[in-house]
Formats: sequence, structure tokens, C-alpha cells
Amino acid sequence: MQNVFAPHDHANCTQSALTTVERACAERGLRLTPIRKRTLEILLEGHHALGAYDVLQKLSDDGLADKPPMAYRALNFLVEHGFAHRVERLNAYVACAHPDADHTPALWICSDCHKVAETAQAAELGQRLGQDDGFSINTLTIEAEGSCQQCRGEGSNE
Amino acid sequence: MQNVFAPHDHANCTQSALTTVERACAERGLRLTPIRKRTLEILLEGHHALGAYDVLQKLSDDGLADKPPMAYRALNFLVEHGFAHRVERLNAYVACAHPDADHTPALWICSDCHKVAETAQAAELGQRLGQDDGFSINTLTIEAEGSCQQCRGEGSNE
DNA sequence: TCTATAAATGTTATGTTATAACATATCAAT
DNA sequence: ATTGATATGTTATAACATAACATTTATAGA
Repeated sequence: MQNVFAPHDHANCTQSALTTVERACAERGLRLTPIRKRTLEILLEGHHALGAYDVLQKLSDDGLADKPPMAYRALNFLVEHGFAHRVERLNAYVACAHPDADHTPALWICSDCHKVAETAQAAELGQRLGQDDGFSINTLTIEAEGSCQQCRGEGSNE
Repeated sequence: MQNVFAPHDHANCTQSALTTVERACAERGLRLTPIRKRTLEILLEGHHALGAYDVLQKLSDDGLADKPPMAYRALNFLVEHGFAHRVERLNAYVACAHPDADHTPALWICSDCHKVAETAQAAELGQRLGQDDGFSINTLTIEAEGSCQQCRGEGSNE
């Protein structure tokens, strides 16, 4: 787990994710248009999951988009290419913590600080679970809600 | 996996689930009211996930309920007590395949026949995933979307 | 049996999340 | 420049979910 719950240099964390995504887009011929890039930046502002309408509000503040489909398209683009994840339990979206790797993430939702972390080792595990029964997995969702170490240790963590 | 994808005696499957739930309610002092019981029966009709409004339509056909909160309350009751599961990826609900055991299910959603199966061995696995990082799990969601053996073998499976 | 109180249901209204469908604009390759 | 693909702009509505409050029903204790 890149421990997003713990204190860290978030400016660096944001910048490196952004750079990685920019490079990935260049390599794969994807267009990181202003709406898409800003949407990613918005998600990167914190390690919190944001609803599509939260994102839309911010895009609207910036004069970039003001109707639901615009936000959903940008979010879907990011999710499709692994630059963000959809949190099914929250109907919300979170920036990917390591957008360079092809991965099936497990998401860790702290119900105290509301940050969302991710781990990457989930895929093989799903395969193991399903293979006995001949189920062929296309996509796997693993999401845990609970409390992070920081929130249990301290009073809270934001 | 109680393999709900494979052909099976569904009348028996339904009846035994219903009986188990009735007994569990009696034991735990829960009231399986007409709306709740009918909601469970509706979910048990097939191994498909139904949206709250699908359930509501059927309850309405039976003259039992005709407004969204009624369906949601019945579904929430069933989910709370482990008699049904919410499928987060589908915003839908499925009857529990073995409502007697306390379990964290993994759900298997076949995108061909749309049936949803479940396995029960998911909890420990989540604990293992999280423990390295000190994350304390309250609830765990594991859902796989893919294709079941039956659908891959035959043309389709319903 | 009455009654209080808790649980469940009934009802209105609205909030929240998401997409279909179609028009227009921009990009990128020839 | 033309064209075809991609992205954005726009309207309208579909789909999912709950807050808040009124009424009814069940149940346990006096």
C-alpha cells in the first residue's frame, strides 16, 4: 500500500502522478485534454473519493464544463485507462495512486478520514477464488470499508 | 460455490432458502412481514440481481407496496440480516444462497446469463490483504464480473 | 384488557447519480 | 482542403435512493 493515510509529501505525490499520466498518454496516443487533465488534478487534490457532481462543480468553477455528461466523460476516460478508479461502494472516483502499472486494485476506504488507499495485489487472488468453479473473471472489484491505522491511533486523521 | 449457474432443482432451492430465513427470523425475534417475505420470494425467483424498482414493481403488482421507500426498507431489512446481498456494481439486490451462515460473500456476476453466484470464503482473505497495513476492515465487498463456465461452454445459459 | 411504546408501514417530496440522443467543434492524416 | 475520427456542447430524462413526517400495527408490561 502506498500509504496515503500516513503523512507524506503530497505536492510531490500529485506531481509525480500527473507526470506519469502525461507520459502514459503520450506513449499510448491518448489525448489528455484540458477537461480530462483538470479532472485528474481535481481527483489528485486529496486521496478522497469525489462524486461526479463534486467534480463537475469544480470543473464549472474553472469554466471548463457545466453539464453532467462532461464530467462523466472525463471520469470515464480516466477510469478506462487506469488513471483513476471508480469506488463502487461510494459511487465516486479516486485518482490512481500508481497509474503506470496495469493492475486490479483493492481499495481501502477509511470511514473516519474518508481517504481511499489502494493495493495492487488483488488480481491473482480473484483468479484463485474463481478458478475452482470455472468462472472467468473480466473485472474484479475489491473494496474494504473500515478504519486506517492513523485514525485508530490518533483522534482522527483529517 | 453453490453453483447457481448450473441446472438445479430451483423449486427446492427457493423453498429451502425461505424455510431457513423463516427459522432464522423466529430464532432471532425478527418479523418477516408480508412485504419482507414477498420481497425475499421475488429475489428468490431467479438467481438474478434485481434493482429496487424492479422489486417495487412486483410488490406493486401484488398490491403490497407502491412507493420507493417501501421496497428499500424491505431490501435493507433483508440485507441487514444477511438474507440478501446488495450488488454494488449493479446497484441491485440478490437473495442470499445460504442465509444461515454468517459470511462475507464474494459475488460472481455472469455478464452473459446475468446470474449472480456467491462464495463465502472471502472474509479471511480480506483480512490478509489489509493486515500488513494495519487497516481494520469493517465490511468487505468482493465482486467479479465475467462469464460462468456454463455460458462459456454452451451458446448461453438463459 | 388496557395502554404505552416500539416497530413497521404509508405518503409526499426531493435529492443524487447516470446516460441517451443528437448537434457542433476540433484534431490529425492524407 | 477534405475527410473521418475524436471530443465537446446541450437537452432531456432515466435510474437509484432517502429525508421527514403521519399513521397503523404489534407486543410487552401494568
